[in-house]
Amino acid sequence: MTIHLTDADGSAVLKPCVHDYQVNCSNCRLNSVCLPLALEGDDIQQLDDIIQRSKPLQKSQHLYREGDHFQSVYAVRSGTMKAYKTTDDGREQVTGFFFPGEILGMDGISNNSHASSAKALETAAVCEIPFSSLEKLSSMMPNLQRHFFQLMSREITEDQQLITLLSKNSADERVGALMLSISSRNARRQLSATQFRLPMSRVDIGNYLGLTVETVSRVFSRMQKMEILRVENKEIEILDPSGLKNMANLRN
Amino acid sequence: MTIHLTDADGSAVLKPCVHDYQVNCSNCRLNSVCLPLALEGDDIQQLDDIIQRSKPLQKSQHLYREGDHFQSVYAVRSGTMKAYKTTDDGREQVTGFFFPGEILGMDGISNNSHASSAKALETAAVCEIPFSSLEKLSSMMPNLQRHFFQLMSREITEDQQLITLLSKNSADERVGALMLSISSRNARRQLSATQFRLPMSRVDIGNYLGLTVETVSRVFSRMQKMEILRVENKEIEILDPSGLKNMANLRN
DNA sequence: TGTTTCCCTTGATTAAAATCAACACTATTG
DNA sequence: CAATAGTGTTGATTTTAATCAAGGGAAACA
Repeated sequence: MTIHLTDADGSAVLKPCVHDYQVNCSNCRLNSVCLPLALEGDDIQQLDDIIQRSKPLQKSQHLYREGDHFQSVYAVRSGTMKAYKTTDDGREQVTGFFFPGEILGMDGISNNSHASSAKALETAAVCEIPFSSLEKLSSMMPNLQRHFFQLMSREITEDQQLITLLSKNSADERVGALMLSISSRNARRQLSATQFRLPMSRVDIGNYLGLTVETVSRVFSRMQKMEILRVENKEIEILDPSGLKNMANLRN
Repeated sequence: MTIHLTDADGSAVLKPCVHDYQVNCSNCRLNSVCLPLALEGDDIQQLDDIIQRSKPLQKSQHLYREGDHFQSVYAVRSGTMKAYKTTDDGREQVTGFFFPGEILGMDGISNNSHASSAKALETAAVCEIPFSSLEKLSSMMPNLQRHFFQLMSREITEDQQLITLLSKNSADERVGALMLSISSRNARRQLSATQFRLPMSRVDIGNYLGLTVETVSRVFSRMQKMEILRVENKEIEILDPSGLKNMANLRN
């Protein structure tokens, strides 16, 4: 899919749509932050061959649900996904937000069944990576095997980071840490580290950080008053990055 | 190392010491719950060949420290290990307890440096599995590769379980869930599911569950009064398993 | 384009666990 | 064996965030 646009100066240009599902790993602008990161040349092509791209998910559409048979892991190409579990008493625990270039679904490997559900927070496109193919390819490409081990290990350390946050930090610190995390993940993709639109609701933020909506809202108000953030609905501007790091209780 | 014992009836017997470091995977009584689980015959031998066994760790001795160069993952053979991180402001976050047959150190893969520290809670023996050898072996043995992916994935789902516990559950529920977890891990190793000695202190429990020592102590007192547990220092007896599951807010 | 639903904010009150404090018990060590 | 550091328990008070309550605003949709 390509769409015809007219440039500012009126000339016709051809741009790939952000949700384009005909791209391949070699020309994907995320290949420096995504799975191909560890590979080069022909190896990328081989990885590309096992990857399936389908039409974009609409907002709130599920990619998979808790308990579904596990078959693939997924790389986010555009949009944002959230992963969550539903507790026995019906409440929702958000276990992660996934931005372009990030991999989700790895929690399904252990039991051959997804341990969490994944839904799109906005229109999103994903690359599906069938796990059995990935396993075979990993056996043949040491770099890929290594990289995938590293990706899973990264997920472990990030979860442990969240555990520490939930266990030891105040509401202010939790929200601050999330804002900084989103900021740095934006920077990784060459987007602004100081201005962005939150793809998730306050409820989602609360369910991720172990806080109620009301508390999240109050923290934003407080940070706004302190001139650390400018908050306008989902638009966030970080006015005082070092003050924010301070508030998040992270070394500056 | 083998030690000579006299049996109850007075006859001399030969038993391997629990901290014995001359055992190999084939005759290790943990091989049905540990890494070799996925392997058979000659493959176990090959795994065995890369594993290094060294002399037991004494109580409170470190296996590795946060920031150490990552080289190996470890399987607990006897005793109990705890993994923990130190927060910027010097507090300790326990990220896991590891019983015999369980693997620790996988959080070091992502950065080639350990993301947490590991120390022995009591005299403990571990098997060291050099990661580069494990990688090579994994490339050649699909079952091993698969099993290791599954182990990492299991660590992810367990961390997410803890995230949910910290985020959504009360002090009673958290302590209850930990008691049930220890109980079922004991059962897996053919030990009593209802009577055991806690290898960790109340402080460790608090640091794992995001609670203070005082709160942990009060929860134990409460459960004792309700005749759900019998608590005598570190000795625990589960008197009412279904009441405990109830208290932990898990389906019964 | 109106209307309904969801989302967000703010205020008042309550509940749960942290903190502060004191003391008993255990285990370690000189 | 006494001294002491560490570990665990219990009580009183404080703090933080949850809960309850209400209303405003955005956005989805019919």
